[in-house]
Amino acid sequence: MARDSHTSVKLRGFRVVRPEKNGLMAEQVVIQVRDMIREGKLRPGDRLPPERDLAKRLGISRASLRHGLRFLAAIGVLTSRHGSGTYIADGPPALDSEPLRMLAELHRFTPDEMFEARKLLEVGLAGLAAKNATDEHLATIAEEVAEMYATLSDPQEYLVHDIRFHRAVAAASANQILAALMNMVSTAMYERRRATVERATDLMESAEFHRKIYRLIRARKPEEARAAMSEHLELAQRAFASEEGSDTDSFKLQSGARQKWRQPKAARADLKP
Amino acid sequence: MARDSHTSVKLRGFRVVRPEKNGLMAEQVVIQVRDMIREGKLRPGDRLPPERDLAKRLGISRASLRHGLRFLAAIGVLTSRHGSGTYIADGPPALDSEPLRMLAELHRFTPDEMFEARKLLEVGLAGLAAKNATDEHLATIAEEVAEMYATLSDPQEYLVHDIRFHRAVAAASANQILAALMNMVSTAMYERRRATVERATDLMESAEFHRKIYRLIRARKPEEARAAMSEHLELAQRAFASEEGSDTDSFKLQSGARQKWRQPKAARADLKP
DNA sequence: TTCGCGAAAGTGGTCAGACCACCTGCTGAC
DNA sequence: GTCAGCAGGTGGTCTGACCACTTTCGCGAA
Repeated sequence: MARDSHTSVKLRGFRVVRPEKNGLMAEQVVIQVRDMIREGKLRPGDRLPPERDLAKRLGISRASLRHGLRFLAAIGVLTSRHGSGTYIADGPPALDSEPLRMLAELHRFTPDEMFEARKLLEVGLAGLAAKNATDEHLATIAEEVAEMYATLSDPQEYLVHDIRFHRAVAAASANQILAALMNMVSTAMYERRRATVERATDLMESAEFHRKIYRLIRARKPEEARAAMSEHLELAQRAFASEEGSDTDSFKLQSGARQKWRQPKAARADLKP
Repeated sequence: MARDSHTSVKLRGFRVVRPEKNGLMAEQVVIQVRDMIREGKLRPGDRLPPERDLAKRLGISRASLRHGLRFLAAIGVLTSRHGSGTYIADGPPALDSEPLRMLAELHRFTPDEMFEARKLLEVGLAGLAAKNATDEHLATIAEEVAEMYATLSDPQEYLVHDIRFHRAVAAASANQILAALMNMVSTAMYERRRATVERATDLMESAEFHRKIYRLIRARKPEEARAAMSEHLELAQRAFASEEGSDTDSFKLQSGARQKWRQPKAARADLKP
């Protein structure tokens, strides 16, 4: 029993939905789960009771229960594993990038807007990282810089470490919210960058810039780190724009993102440490 | 027929899901809808075909179709109206704040982190607004400033215009992504602010600050607008912290947010222009 | 004719029970 | 002791029915 690191949650704690009309059934599920999270009864990594039990306990049909669970899964609070169970999401706080990606398609966001958003977030994060980074954070960042130099001849692999570098800086900022926001924006742009990095020619210059940013963070110079990050991203934006211009319609390039939705964790495994 | 501003989408365009195993059925729905959005066949405000028709057209059960639609509804791409139909979300681009709120509960984000995130976004937005605001945007911002002065004696009402002011500044920045991100963070904090504003004592000072920010934006002085916004938010943060400290456990205060999830549009109507 | 109201059709929400697909852990053969 | 195979548990899908709400339209009254 003690070997169970993922203890299943006791049914105790879920109450039957009021007989009165309380709105949509699915909403009740969301509220119950949210309250249990709020009260600390559910924690990251915990497994929920089986759907059949939970539905009976709440006094609703399994379909409605699943409706609620689906909502929670969609916003990233829990994940369902076929044949295994339903679990509260664990790992570092993260916002799914799918909503942003959808929004971008629906409202035709321009790459310039995306870069501007990223710049604002990353510049701020670099400044915070210079103030708050721990030795461990610095080590992680340095490691990614080294990996970038080591993969100069493999653009795809280089991009992976590029992204990990920025993710490490975000983590070092000690602000989980901003880190989650930055990752959301960054991930939403990943597919496009993946397509253009193939033709990039100045990876060495890029690596040098990352190294410079790292050194400024390590030296605890927030303002200079911010400036360097800003300069770096403006350079990247210009490079992206010139590459992007070569094919007028790059929609097709994004179709590879399909599989991402189903298994976001697995599909992005190559970005994980 | 021409009177139909919300034309229903023709069934043409949806193809039957491949008989081969293509992953989860619900995923197929998401892909189909996403592709149609990408190709411009579905636009904001459009109504989707009835679930029964769509399910038959895609060759899947209604239950599975609904799972897919729920996902899209959860991330804010669609809204279902009981008895009426399913519609593509319209209005300005917006990200649902529920995911962030959940994440905050799950990982125990501190109010300081939230304020820091908000500060970074808002300061940047103020700078952009000073560069890009149109006359119409400026008029909207000025209007909210006036409303703030007019509601100094009603904290709840004041807060509504406070939020609208910041929302207007975000809109004036001409960056929809950043505006959406800021709104997400801001909305996620709304409940808490709503509880503390009641005891606020310095609304006049707050209003003066907003007016100052407006004037700097109007005068096209990005750096000074940024500085003013920064100062304003630091002041607000300190005020919040001192108010918050008076009750050790403010969780209960947030329970009023429940209804918000079901009808986000309606529940937040008081924040709409 | 015009207005208002009620019935009917249309549409999303819920339910029930069954079966399928996948994962896990146990068991028994080697 | 190792490992293949089986059995149970769990999420995924299907079916068809009924409920609740919205919209529309035709009928009757003013």
